[in-house]
Amino acid sequence: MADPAVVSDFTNRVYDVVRSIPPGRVLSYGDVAALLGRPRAARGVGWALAALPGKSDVPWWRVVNRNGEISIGTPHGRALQRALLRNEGVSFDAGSRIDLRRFRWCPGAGDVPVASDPG
DNA sequence: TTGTTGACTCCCG
DNA sequence: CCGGGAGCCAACA
Repeated sequence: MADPAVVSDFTNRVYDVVRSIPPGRVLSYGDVAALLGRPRAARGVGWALAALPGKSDVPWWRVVNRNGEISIGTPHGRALQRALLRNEGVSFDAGSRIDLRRFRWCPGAGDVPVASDPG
């Protein structure tokens, strides 16, 4: 990961929040930004994750866009994130989308495995 | 400081 | 569902 001594507090905070995301759970860039107090800094969140070197303590793959889709630019990243999520039990829709209604992480509930009754 | 880019999100047609 | 425009934020040249 980018050394916390060279990145700004914002970027560092992004890593901190993402690290707090439990396995089998996902969050949107906007959600992470909102948890940081910057509901408009979704781009900043994406930037911070994009700045990750690959070998990091930050589960960047647990972050997707507001549609539960993988927004990574490189095909390798998309396949990687998809594989990592599947490895944690996260499933994808026919359109490579995730049911945020089921896998969206709720800070506080944390322990809740899955939200049944999608409605 | 200005201009540009990107793993974002909202709005309009 | 797709295409175009606008707002927001962080980092770099």
